[in-house]
Amino acid sequence: MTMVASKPIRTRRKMQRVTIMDVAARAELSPSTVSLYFRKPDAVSAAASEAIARAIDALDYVPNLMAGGLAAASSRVVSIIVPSVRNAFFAETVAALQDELGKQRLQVMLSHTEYKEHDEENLVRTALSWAPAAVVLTGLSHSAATRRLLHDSKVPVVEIWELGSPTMDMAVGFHHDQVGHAAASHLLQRGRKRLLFVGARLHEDRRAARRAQGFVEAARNTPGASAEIIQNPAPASAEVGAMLLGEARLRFPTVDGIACSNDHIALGVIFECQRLGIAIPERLSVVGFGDLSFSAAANPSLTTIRPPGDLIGKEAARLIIARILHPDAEPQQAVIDTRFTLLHRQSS
Amino acid sequence: MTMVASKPIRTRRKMQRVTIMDVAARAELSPSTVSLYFRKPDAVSAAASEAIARAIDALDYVPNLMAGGLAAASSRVVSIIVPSVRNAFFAETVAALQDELGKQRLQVMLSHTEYKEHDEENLVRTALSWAPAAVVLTGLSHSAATRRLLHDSKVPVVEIWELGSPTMDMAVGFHHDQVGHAAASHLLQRGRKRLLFVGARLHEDRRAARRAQGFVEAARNTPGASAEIIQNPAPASAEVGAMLLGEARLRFPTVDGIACSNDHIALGVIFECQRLGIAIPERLSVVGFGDLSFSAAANPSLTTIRPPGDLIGKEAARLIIARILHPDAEPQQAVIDTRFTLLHRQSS
DNA sequence: TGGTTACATAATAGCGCTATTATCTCGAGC
DNA sequence: GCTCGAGATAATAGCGCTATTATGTAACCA
Repeated sequence: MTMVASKPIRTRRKMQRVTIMDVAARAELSPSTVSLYFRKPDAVSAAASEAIARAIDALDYVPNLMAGGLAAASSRVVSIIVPSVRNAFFAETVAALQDELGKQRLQVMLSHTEYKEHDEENLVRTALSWAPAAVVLTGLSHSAATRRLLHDSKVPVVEIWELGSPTMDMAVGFHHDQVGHAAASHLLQRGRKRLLFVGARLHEDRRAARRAQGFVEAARNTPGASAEIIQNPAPASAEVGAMLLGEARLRFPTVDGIACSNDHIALGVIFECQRLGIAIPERLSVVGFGDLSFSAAANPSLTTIRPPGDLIGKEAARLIIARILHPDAEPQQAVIDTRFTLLHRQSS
Repeated sequence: MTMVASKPIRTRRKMQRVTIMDVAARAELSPSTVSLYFRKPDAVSAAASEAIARAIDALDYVPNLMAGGLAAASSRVVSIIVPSVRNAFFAETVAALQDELGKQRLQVMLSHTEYKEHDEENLVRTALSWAPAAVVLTGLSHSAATRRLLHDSKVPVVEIWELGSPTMDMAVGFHHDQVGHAAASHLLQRGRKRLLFVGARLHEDRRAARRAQGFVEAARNTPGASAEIIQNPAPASAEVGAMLLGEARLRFPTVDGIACSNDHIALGVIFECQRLGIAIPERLSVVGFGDLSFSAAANPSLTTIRPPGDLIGKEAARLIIARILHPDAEPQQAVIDTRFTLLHRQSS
């Protein structure tokens, strides 16, 4: 007597309602052809295409990109790591990236460092778990472990919003010390001698700190000019700007030219000057950074330096897309200097 | 003579450097145990845990979440669809969502509708391709196809930034007509009678349009009061606000109370009044919407209505996390009214 | 006519992981 | 001493798709 081995009954795993096999069956074609229809539509005959399209429509098929990504060992995800989209600068860049990448059916995955650099490694590790088509990082300061992870993964990397010496792969941005230099030069050119950089959160915002540094250096190289820095650890806001102006009047009463770490600060400075009756630009020239939405409309309108947040996003997207379309092309180190623009308005 | 069937040699697909099997081998355990280590750490003995942790570290193992998601038929991705993060309101909510979800190791996937409602369906379709843990949509107006897709997928859905009648699943936000009503009531209470709503892009921004509607209705219900609407199809900005004030003076010269569709517009109105010598609030009261970063510091400081963008994000995240942690709990329709706050400042 | 292409479609074998079931170990309880 | 069960670990069978190879068919040339 023989025992008939009964096949163990396994309760099925939860699964997708409609799969590529269902579409294939309905279109009376093989799953391979349906897959090809998605990946290389031109390789499928018109008749087959139509049948597949009809089947997809009838069944309301939604492809499973995780299955696809697993099989293809790559996904159409671009992981973007920024300090925070609460910051209008990065929001603009993320929006531009999103818009451009979306046209190529690339998905954006978003993470925040909240200016905590040491978290970045974990964020990168998680990002890599999705076998992304590219990773976008903000700035150039990254831990050795982060660099190694990214290097080993061979994923295209774009560093944005800062240009400088050590670039991992591709970079799009501008030199922040040049921004500081430009602000100082402008003020000096307007006849200002006692300069001051007013900043928020310089200890965490390395890029703002570099602007301050460039500002001071430019003033130092000019005979008869001087430059100081005052700052506040709080996030940038008009309130902080107003407060810092008060502090500046006490500590540096002769100041006649101010550059701010960004336009929120500058707006606060302007408002406070209005309240105190300090004439801008007659007695004090003010230069901001950011060209935020209110800057042109302020009274007096705000001289500021416009960082091309939108362009940075667009160019980063362009580099990513180019790399994806031609993965075999020699991996030339692309560094794009987007520059910035000083907008001379009434406040200086 | 027999032919020995030679196994066809297939070039291997590109693959991951280190897999869970490598970790298991190094830790001298089975892949199952390593998997368990990630999913239910408590079920693994201390000794095994340590061995696995060591192996992961030594090999620099990065899990493949696509493989995991495929096997588990669900991913730790939350798909967020907003008009644009260029808009500070949504940026704030996205940031809050990101922060809260990140704590639970949930990834944010971001998409923009750019206020084009008909695109939403495609975005939702793509979102569902990732078997997301939840989907977040902005507003309550969605196509029938979008609703069906989401309903069939059984994915938790949160609609944010608007409250009203037809909710798909969960909703977090406030009633925009109540915002308009509150602005009108405030102005009437301040003795204003000839009211005006100044808006940008009302044809696309349904929520702003509802605020305008609530504003006008509140005025109509008050004897002796009147309310009009003027608008501009361009996106909201201080420039547009300044322009619209000019238009308002020509068309409605007796206006004494203005509510704006947002603070950018209101700031433009204030600036233009400064230039024209119109005293605020003596001759004209101005109410904004948004409480943007500059509003409190403006001169005069801007009376405005603060939408709790941050709270919306936090509450939405809370609902999502609760649903994920207790998937079996009866799917109670959660609607959270976050309300809004009128901040009375100098401009009214 | 045969052979060579080019094109279109199909069969095959995983991608790396998880959920389920099965097995093993060890101490408690009789 | 033996069974039993709890706890820990392992074996198994896919998840849904893509990349590769194989096959079929029509078009073309000598």
